Amino acid sequence: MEVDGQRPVGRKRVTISDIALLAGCSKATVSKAVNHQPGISAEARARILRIAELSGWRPSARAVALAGKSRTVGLVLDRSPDLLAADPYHAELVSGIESVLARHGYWLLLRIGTHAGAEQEAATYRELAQSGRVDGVLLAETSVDDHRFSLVRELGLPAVVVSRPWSPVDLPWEGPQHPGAGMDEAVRHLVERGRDRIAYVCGPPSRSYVVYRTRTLLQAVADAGASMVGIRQTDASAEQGHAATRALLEQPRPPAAILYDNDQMAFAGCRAIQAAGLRVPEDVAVVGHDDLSVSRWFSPPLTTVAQDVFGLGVRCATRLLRLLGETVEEPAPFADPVLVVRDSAG
Amino acid sequence: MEVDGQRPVGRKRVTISDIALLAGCSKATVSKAVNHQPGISAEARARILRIAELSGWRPSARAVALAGKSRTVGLVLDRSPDLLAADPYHAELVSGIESVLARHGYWLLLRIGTHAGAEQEAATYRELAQSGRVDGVLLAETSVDDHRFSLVRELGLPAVVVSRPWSPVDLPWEGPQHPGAGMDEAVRHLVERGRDRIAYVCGPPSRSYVVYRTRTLLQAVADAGASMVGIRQTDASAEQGHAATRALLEQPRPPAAILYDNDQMAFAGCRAIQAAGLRVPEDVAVVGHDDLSVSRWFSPPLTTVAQDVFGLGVRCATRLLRLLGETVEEPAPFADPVLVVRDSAG
DNA sequence: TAGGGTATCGAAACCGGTTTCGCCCGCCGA
DNA sequence: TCGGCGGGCGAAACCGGTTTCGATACCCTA
Repeated sequence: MEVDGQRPVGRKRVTISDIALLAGCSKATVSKAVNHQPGISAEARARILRIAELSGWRPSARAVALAGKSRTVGLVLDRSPDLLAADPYHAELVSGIESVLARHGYWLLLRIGTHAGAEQEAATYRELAQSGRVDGVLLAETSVDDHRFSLVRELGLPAVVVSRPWSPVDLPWEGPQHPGAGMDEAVRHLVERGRDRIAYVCGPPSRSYVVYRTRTLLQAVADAGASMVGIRQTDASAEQGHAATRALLEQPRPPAAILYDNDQMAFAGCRAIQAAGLRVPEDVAVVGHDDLSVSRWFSPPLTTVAQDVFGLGVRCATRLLRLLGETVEEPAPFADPVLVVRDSAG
Repeated sequence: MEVDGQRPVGRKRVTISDIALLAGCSKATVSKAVNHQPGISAEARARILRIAELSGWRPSARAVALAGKSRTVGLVLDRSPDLLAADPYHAELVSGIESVLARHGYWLLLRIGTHAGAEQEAATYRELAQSGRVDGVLLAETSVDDHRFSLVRELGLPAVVVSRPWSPVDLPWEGPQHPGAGMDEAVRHLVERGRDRIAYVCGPPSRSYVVYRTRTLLQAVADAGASMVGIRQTDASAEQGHAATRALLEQPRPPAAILYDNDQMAFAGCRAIQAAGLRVPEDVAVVGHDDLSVSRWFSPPLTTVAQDVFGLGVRCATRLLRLLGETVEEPAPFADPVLVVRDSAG
């Protein structure tokens, strides 16, 4: 059956009307057929689907969006490009999200924030919602009392929070029950090896995860009978991790072990320790966080807290699609962060 | 002026008709006003814009898309999630692209490929084009004789190739004139330090960049009077970089210097070298590629070839927007890849 | 004063689907 | 035989913009 033929230059695109014409029925019937809706006979459905297939017709996502849902979800990452590049967290998260979206015919609309402040960020979400570009959004990297929580409610924008927010919020979230898990395990690991003076180089204190980890860490140190000799706040960059480490080493009571909020700060910390004439792990033990793929190749191979970020993305996307009315199979159960023991912590 | 008020639950969204009603004009006039088109008096324009502003109206992206352009561009990355996470290349590329798109009211539709073969990838592009989700696409990570080149032409999909394709193709591209640049510089650096037995651990030989670099490398080695003692092909993963390095060291004529196609393979290679009882750089010099942000913190700090990937994204996005009829300011001039000298190569 | 040109504006068609609602017809039971 | 019921289908409204094209009004010149 030659339906379309050579598609000469300037040929207009095939529309639902063409299919209706070919099938000898109405647009409404074609619509019902391709959307698997009731109110149409099995024979008609089969015939229409075959014709649609043969003619290579695909519904215009634009028209579908105007009449109904856009099948698009948004993700706004408001980090500076170099932090984004340094930290594979978001790449993995996006991969996990995408693996679910792709399976259900959804698409991801991504915005790398200009990092121009909360006003600008809010404007981005407004634009996303009010222009109807997306059906819902994922809120990543939340901070304590995140202004986006009230914003998405005001906008009526379906949203799922990535990782547990610090204070209870009227939005669904996905992530480990205990976002600080792995920190206590790390502390026990260190104390068992005689490291009783512990320091922590953390990320921005406004971040929910920093608060969770700090709380878990302090509790674990107290439980183990060790003592905290320093907590340094950074912007999560390697540079500030390096500086924080130097400061810790110059203290009157320097740490015997340092935990970092991500692996790249741990790398930089190791350099600072070595530059001070000390050895890792003999003089100072080092524990990272995230388990970058390069961490096992570092010298010494990095002991670090690993979490399943890909799986986190999968769960968040699943939750959002369900919120949007899709039926999505239950994803694999979720693992709490866990300590990966290598050489850098003895 | 109270236009919208408290926006009670269930309030329908503000549309162009509401604005027309408020302004006492027609939808057509409102449209002309907000799109800065001629055929409307300055007073009317100002009044309409003020009313639109006050009522918080934003044109529906869905309706705009149906009637015209979607102001969305697509990027399909067909890599496995762990490679994506390990390699910050794409995060930086996307950041660069986004920085341009955001400034011009465009959005990025991202698909992380399922890595399910060329058929599947082609289907993704077809869907993107035929459903009208995007106005154009960026083609990253091209291979020699990439099947997407003919595909986008067949689909009539505006496209820009990221980095120079290997063979001339009837599509615009952006990137350094000499994609292999930096490799010759690295070779000279090594030979000047007496390393005359050189090996190369490269990525998949189908990739354009691998072909460019290989050619440049071979030429540079010949010019410098050194000799190639091995070229090992990998999938660009650290694991295969590690294995390739071991194989090189076990050769009858082991290399005095190894160049890697990315930094994570260089890291893994260093571990393999040390595991063989050799030192970096005393026994074997190592040169990476890409200059990951962690590379300067590695032990020893990695000598590597750096390129401006963010700038590459900027240029490609600019080129695409221009192709789509936007007027975009000329981006900063483009730098060829350059060698960053640290400690790992003597 | 008549005629021609120009600037401003609006009615209506259009983009390509979805959805509502009513019609028609065949089948069934009374 | 007749009335009721329900499945299958289509006409038309609708989503919210853009664009075309004709109407009107105004100004200037001959």
